[in-house]
Amino acid sequence: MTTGDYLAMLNPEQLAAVRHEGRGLLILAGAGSGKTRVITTKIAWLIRERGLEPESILAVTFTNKAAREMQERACAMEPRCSRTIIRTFHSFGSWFLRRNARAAGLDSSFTIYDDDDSTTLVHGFLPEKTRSECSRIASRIAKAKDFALAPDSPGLAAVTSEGDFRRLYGDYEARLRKTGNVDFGDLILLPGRILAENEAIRNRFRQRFRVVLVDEYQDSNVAQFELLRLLAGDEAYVCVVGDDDQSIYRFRGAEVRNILTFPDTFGGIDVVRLERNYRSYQSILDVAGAVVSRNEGRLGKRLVAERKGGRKPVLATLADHDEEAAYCARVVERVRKAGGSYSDVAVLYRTNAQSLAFERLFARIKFPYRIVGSVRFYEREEIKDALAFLAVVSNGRDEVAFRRVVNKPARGVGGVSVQAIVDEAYFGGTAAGGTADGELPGIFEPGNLVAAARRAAGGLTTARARSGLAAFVDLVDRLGASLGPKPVAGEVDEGAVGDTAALPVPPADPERSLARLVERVVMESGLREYHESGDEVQGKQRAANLDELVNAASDYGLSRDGLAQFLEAVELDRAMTIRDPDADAVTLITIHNTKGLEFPVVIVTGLEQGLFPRDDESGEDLEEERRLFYVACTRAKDELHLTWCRRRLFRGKIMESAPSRFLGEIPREAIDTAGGRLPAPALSTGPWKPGLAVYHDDYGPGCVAQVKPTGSGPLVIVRFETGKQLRFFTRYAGLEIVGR
DNA sequence: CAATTCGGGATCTGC
DNA sequence: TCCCGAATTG
Repeated sequence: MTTGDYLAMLNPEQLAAVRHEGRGLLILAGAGSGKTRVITTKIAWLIRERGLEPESILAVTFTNKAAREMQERACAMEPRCSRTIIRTFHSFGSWFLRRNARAAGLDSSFTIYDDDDSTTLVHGFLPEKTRSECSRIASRIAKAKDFALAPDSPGLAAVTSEGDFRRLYGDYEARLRKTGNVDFGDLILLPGRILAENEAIRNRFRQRFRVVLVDEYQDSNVAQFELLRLLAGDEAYVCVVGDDDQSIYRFRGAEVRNILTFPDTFGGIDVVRLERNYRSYQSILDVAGAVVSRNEGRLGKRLVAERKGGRKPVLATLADHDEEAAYCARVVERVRKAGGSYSDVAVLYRTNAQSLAFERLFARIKFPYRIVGSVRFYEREEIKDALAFLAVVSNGRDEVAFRRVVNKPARGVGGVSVQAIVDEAYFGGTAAGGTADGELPGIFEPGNLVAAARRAAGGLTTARARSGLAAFVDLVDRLGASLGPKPVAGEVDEGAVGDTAALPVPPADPERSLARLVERVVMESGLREYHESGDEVQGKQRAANLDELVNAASDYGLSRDGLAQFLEAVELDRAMTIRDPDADAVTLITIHNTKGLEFPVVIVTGLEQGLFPRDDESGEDLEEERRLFYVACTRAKDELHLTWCRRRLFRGKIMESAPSRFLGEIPREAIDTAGGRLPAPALSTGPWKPGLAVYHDDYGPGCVAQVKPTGSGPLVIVRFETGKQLRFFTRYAGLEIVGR
């Protein structure tokens, strides 16, 4: 490709976005409008035409997949892009923190806690609460961090009104700092704090990054916005790309207002709209646009398809979820008869539970299918166990990891013993047997659980606990020793901003790869045997997953650094799977998982009130559901089907359902109806009539006094024999008709 | 300390 | 209906 050619592929708006200069730019890029092409071309253009150093450009995305794709496409255009930092927000935060660990009071070898680990941490200091209560506290803490709120922030009341939350959040922070680790929120918050408080570091980074680009900006949260501001200062050129209509992560702290108000909050920002869609037929965009245009909180744009015409999207009304699955199968059959393949078709749903009906039917009729993202690799119990063991080897202060594996498989070390070790780690040391064997004199490391276990092992009550713990400590020590000596803390060069992304260097000799360590962990800890011996089918799969983890480690070196890199990669890239992506199979996928994907044929299923949109709520929740619908429809290139069922199995019970209000928001002429006319949104009362005799599990026999049709199905008012009069949605109440 | 039974709750989930 | 966590029992 000669110079200049790479710009020839662009339309006028895209070209304007690439060549824009000034304070900053907001690119409003509709679905399928070629935004990745614009960002990657802009990076190449800045280097080639404007002579920027590749190292002075920072591009952040939200998913590893997007980061990889951006890196690949940019490098294909301009090889020097390999020196540009293209990372996810969190991966950038981690990169930053490891270079400036001391400024945040961290060791540069910290590991990253996920939500589950945070819950365990909360449980550690609130043992009297249940795990699910701890999980709620942990998720509120995560939310507070999404909004950049510290335990002493006045705005904390916005997250929860609970009185002692401030104290719990403070305890959590203290506890987390003791472990030497960080959670996902910290990967954004701590870099922000360092930049705000440390002028030297701030100046160094501002001098380095002259251009900051953010992809999928509509998914950013408040903390990310603040980090971006601190990084950019007044001088860097800021370019954010996004689509307010595709903001679907509000529940995780994403703040649509970030993109809606971006021009005002930064100031001097120009806006370019990319409204030419290269993916779908116009008929598909019309349906997606009809629904999302009902939202009030949007910047407003109208997608115009480059591919005119196309078949009208089809609406299918079906009796129940089995019929719905059969309809999908017929669509697949038709596509294949017309020369297409299984992988041309994607079945989309709002909740994972809906996949079951499709799985069962497809398995029976021998359609190959793949389920995207229901249980991810890293989330599997056996994988988390092995990773926790590795984390303990890497960092003896990791309380969460320690608790997870110290008695798994069972070594006789129960709750009482674990508590004794934890107490020893935090409060013991010099007083009680600090000179126990194995520990170097004079080096008492507060909070180091492995060292504490070594000291405490002799003092435990049962012989089984003593020998079990000794064996555990011995194994951790031997594995640690195989990695070489521990580095002295604080040795990382804080000025090392010039580094490019530190990618793992695959070891030349497989015997020196980290796979050897992971293999020993999996075998010698007994975890492989433990998981294999469970359920017969499941056990095989679990053993295979552990073997896969061993394989994954072969790209890393057999050293402390190699281990830390591996743990970070696994923690930050959860999409790692073991499936074969090349197989020809129908895709079963939640709508959230489809972002950024496209398929020739898309079937959006379960368009029913209460399911999609999920609640009959209004306002922000409903608007987010509309955006979800918009994302779902705009995945389709050639053909779009929408389905809804009159009845659906809901928690084991068959429930009447009403068509989604979204179906009523589509103009009649924009859609083909298969198996029935376009339903009016709502409003049937089903079998419910005044005078019916009913029975309720909790309230006993009664009589229907009144029935009202609503968007969520019939609402009945029942007078019970006890004299009580209550209102129910028949969809949810366990109300049985017993006669008239 | 480990195995078994019982009861309540059930979204989406980038990093 | 099905899964997970807590209480109970060996």
